[in-house]
Amino acid sequence: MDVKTTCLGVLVMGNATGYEIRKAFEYGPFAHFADGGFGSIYPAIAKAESPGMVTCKKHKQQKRPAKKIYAITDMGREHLFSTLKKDPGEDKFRSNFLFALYYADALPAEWIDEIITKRIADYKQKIECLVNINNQYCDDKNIAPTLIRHKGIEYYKAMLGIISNKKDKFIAAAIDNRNNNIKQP
Amino acid sequence: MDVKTTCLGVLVMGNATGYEIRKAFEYGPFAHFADGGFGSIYPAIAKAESPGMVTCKKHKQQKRPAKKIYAITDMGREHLFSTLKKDPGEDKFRSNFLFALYYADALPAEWIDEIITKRIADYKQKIECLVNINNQYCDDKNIAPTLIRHKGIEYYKAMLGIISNKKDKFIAAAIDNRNNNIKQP
DNA sequence: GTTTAATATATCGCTTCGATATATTGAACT
DNA sequence: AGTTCAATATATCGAAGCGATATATTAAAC
Repeated sequence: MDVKTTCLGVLVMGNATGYEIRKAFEYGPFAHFADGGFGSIYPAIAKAESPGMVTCKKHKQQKRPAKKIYAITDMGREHLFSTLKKDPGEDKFRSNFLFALYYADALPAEWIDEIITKRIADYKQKIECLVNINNQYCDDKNIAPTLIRHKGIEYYKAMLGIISNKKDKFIAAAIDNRNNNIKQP
Repeated sequence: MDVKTTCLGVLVMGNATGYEIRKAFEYGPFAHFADGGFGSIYPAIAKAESPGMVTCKKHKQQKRPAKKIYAITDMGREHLFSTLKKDPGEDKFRSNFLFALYYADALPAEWIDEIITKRIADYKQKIECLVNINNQYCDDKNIAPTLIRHKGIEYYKAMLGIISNKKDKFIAAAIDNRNNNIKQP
């Protein structure tokens, strides 16, 4: 999905500045299926303004550049929903962590130990975080955010179980190779 | 991870042409954590050749451009493994399917039904595929591919359970909105 | 008093993606 | 026998996007 469309997806939920759109991609439900940095958001939202998909109100501030609050228009909504009516295609998953594990037998055992230990802590924290959201905000009406929350919890739990289970084997493979001095770079 | 490094990751497993590197990103274990199209592989591998990270042997063919078989060098291995010793960062997950579901109440109920039904069939097929690989090739020595396989199976099973469970609610939300004629684009 | 984090906007160059072009072989179908 | 289709194989180009960086202020934390 291009950044222009994901920005419209944020704006359909309410008016926002470029900075606030960015935050939506970094935290909250959007972070689980979309992204975009400043370097893509600002040009994308500017490109959406000229054909009238969004409007921009400048909100003056003292000693600071004017805050630009963007609002979606009917044309913007139309663009968003017609794009969503196209084939979504496959999901994409990218992981430098799994990429590194693939070569565990050529990397130092300490490093493998470190990244797996860190990852386990990360997943535990993320699960806790997603479980807590439930107790505070979620209700049955907002089905999509609930689905995304469930998906996150299930995914992190699965990964946690698998890497906890295989941790010792990966470290053993790395140590084993160090003793043999074959693939070591 | 940049394409040059992921290409080196494929070549460390054995010599390959650009076309074969592409196939590794599309099918097999690499597809679960890395990617790259022709448009990025060819320039990346060419850029890796000049400093000597890979060597290229031209294999002449009749009535066809010469096949270029790339092989990794010690320098290439060093580059790969030193890159893998850096912080892998967070995993990335992108999904136009979840993006569309987020606006289910503004999309036609038939469309929501269609994409969920398709996705359920897709996940079932992918699970079957990953389970079958086990029976044919996998052994306990190749820990990383096994981990990736397990991760895939667990992930698809989790998603399958969640979307099967929520399917009716999503369609109901879409139908509900059509009756109210509010958000309909 | 100083440092750090958060708010806020924006640009620039390098990388990467998607679409497209070209050409041949072999299998499958009619 | 002829045709179509999928796979093999290489490669380019423009559009899009990413990461790093720059600037500036406020408020909280130490």
